[in-house]
Amino acid sequence: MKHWLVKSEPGEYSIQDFAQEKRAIWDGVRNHLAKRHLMAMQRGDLVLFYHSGAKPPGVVGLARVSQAQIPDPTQFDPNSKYFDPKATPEAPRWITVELEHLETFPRMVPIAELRERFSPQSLILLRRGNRLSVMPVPKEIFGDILRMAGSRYFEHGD
DNA sequence: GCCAACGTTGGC
DNA sequence: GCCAACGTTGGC
Repeated sequence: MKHWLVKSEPGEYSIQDFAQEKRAIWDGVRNHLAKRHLMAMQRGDLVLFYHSGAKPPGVVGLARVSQAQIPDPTQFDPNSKYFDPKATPEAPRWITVELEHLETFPRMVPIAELRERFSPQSLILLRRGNRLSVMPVPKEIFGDILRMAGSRYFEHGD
């Protein structure tokens, strides 16, 4: 099982929105490296939910991949800002996943705390100028963040 | 408001 | 195909 982090601006789609909907197709990602990460996700993988552009920005919740390898439906929708005229249902260009909400953390972990504890080398999120919206997180760091967030999914002995 | 980083666009 | 200009992301 792999571990991941996805970013969302709370004004666009917040952890509260996600908690209400329970499941969300992670659509609208149009960056090729992020797409590679989405394509590598497998059902059951755990995903940190990060609020970007928030005050302060930070990790706010936990999700699980409920369906892998889904064609992003917005690529076929002419009314969507993510419409891709080159994409067809037979040959989709953008693949994503469905995420299931597991938890809104008892305490959010602000990026400043992540910077205190982890290095930019080990956590892509912290790298200068980082704009990637979907990224892998090392298993040990993932566990540390769950503990810092007071997550009920934190497993002692991880 | 500033700056870093990166993607896209368009002139040549 | 090159590269400057511009737009966007996102932290501070």
